[in-house]
Amino acid sequence: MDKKKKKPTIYDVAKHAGVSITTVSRILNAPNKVNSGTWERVIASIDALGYVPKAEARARAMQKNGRIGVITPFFTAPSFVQRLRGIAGALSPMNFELVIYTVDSTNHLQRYLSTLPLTGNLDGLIIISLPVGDLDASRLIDHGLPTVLIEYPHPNLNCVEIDDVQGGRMAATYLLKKGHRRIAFLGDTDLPEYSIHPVSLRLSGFRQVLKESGIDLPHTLVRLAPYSQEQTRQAARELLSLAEPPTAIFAATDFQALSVLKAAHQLNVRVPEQLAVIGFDDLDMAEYADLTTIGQHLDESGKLAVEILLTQMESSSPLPRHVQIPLNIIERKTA
Amino acid sequence: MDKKKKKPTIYDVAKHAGVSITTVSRILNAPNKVNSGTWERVIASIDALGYVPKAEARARAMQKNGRIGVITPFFTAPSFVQRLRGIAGALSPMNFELVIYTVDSTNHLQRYLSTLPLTGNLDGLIIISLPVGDLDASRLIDHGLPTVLIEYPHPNLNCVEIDDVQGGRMAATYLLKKGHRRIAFLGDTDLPEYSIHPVSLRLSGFRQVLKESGIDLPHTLVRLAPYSQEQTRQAARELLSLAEPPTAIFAATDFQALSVLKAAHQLNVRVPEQLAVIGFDDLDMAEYADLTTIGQHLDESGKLAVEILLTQMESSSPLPRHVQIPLNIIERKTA
DNA sequence: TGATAGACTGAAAGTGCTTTCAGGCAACCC
DNA sequence: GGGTTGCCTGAAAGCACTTTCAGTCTATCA
Repeated sequence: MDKKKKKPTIYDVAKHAGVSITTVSRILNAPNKVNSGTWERVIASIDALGYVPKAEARARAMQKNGRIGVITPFFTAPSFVQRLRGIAGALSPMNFELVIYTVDSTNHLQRYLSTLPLTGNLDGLIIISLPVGDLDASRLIDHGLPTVLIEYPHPNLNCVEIDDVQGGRMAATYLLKKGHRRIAFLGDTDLPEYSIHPVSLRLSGFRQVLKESGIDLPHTLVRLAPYSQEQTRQAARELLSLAEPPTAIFAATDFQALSVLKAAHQLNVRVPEQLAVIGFDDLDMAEYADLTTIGQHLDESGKLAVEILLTQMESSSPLPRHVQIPLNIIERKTA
Repeated sequence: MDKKKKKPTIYDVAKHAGVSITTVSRILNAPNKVNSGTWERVIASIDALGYVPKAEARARAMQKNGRIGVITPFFTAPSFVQRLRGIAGALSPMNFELVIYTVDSTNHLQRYLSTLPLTGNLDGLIIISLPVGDLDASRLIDHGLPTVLIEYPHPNLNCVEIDDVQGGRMAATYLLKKGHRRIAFLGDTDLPEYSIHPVSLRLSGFRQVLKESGIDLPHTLVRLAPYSQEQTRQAARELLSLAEPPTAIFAATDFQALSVLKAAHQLNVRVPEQLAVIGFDDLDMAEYADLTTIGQHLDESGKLAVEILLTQMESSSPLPRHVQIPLNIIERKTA
């Protein structure tokens, strides 16, 4: 099939056919300018070597088969993966290539946002759980790259939004209804601070409802721990070791709720009898752990993002769509 | 937003920002190598001029596309995701684009395998848990697309292999040592049958050891259920409802082990006292569930695949590397 | 027969970008 | 205070092609 190990270049073809690269180039671009004898000889060489002009391959990849990009925080957190799954599922039958860009620092994100719209030749972009600034937003718009954000909204871009405040309210209402009065909150701190953190919103909704019911949420019952199992567990242990430990904990994410469960288990605190635990996300794992949680339809939100994106790619209507995905409380056995 | 009618080039940007084209190029490709003051100035110029790097020129100068593809079964199964995570992690610092192709039927896979190597827009390919035939293998080789397989090996391609037989042996040995004599196996049936299924290998290793110890593994204690929670649970329930139920179950994957745990819980069977459960994979979730399991370093195997791929992309040595990843038994609380 | 238009062709000069290499500069180390 | 290290930076040399331009050759015409 081919004689050389390396991909042949136009030079190889030229040498093989005994002509100059000019001629080879012309055959590809202006075949009528070269006489048919030469043409045949060169074409034969092209076939023999399996030559594929690189630029063309690139161009073909760029415009023909659609490519849509996804920028996501490096997928440590299962919630990102579940959304990604929704995206992949929706994209797969559409014959789109899915290009993943993982981000582990704000810097990294900046770089993608400043170069991708220009260089990447993407047909569309989905950004999961990362805040984009005004400058980036207008760059995306100026360059006409259809974009959908998930979770962190921006006024000028399409968004799939989560009503975190409402989620916090739901959790509080639920726990209150179950008779809890001494309730703690456990969230994470990891994400960038220059933007409104979903966890803060969940906390504020949570706090609102408690306040409306005349219940205090003292500092001691609010913990923020980095998004790691061990540190979350430590925070949970601290809460449970208080002189007056809470009877319920609202964890800002299921990932953390699971760590709370673990800590409770270690300390022989029975769930839900002695401690109610409620999470947020409804990860796959939540079901295994019988975790009561606020579901946010992670897969669905990915799918929805794709739909919005596809719509915009076709019509390129200028006004951004903002869609709230509904939250629902999923009652299982931990609260 | 832009001043000239002509498309600006890297030279224009350089002049506008008062730096060399080298620096501009570096900003796009290796931003960490230029200090932030310069970075800001150049980015500002890029925005001011509306500069768009030409992808084609870029690919030309780089002699590569900077894209590596991953073909994976549609990621329902957490084990694929975890490997993918390893891949993404290893690729991210290397400045490669990660293109995901999800596959949900053999047909689909065939299509990718026959077109991907030809178009030449991929620099490398990783195939997760999918069997590739001889014809496809030689196409990949002929077209010089470096490829690494994970899990399903092929003699002529690089592979990251899992010693499933050994894994089965380990599980059996462990349970035997714990004193179990009536042991069941629960596996899944979903994957393509025209190739050796890892689950069968795990079963055969498992069976070997039992036989070596003179223990029978009757038909009734071997169940294969489709890879779904409900059906696995059903199978587990059946096992536990036998007149003489097993005292231990080896589940071919953690995903299924978790379902077994669930079923046991529903039937008020205490684990590990009345029933020992051991899984295979060591998913993230396994730790939460305190599941004893055979760990196969999923993240690591992804990372390893990338390393092998990168090595081959550089040296393009013709002889395929086959690497076994070590298995280890992770003793937790279910067995 | 000699002039000449026209058809082909290749050397070499771009093209827009990346990368190597070496120099400049500042901080650090006895 | 000289030597070492390490970070930034730009000049210049590629890269895989395309295009220009100056030929060479042949067929044609008076």
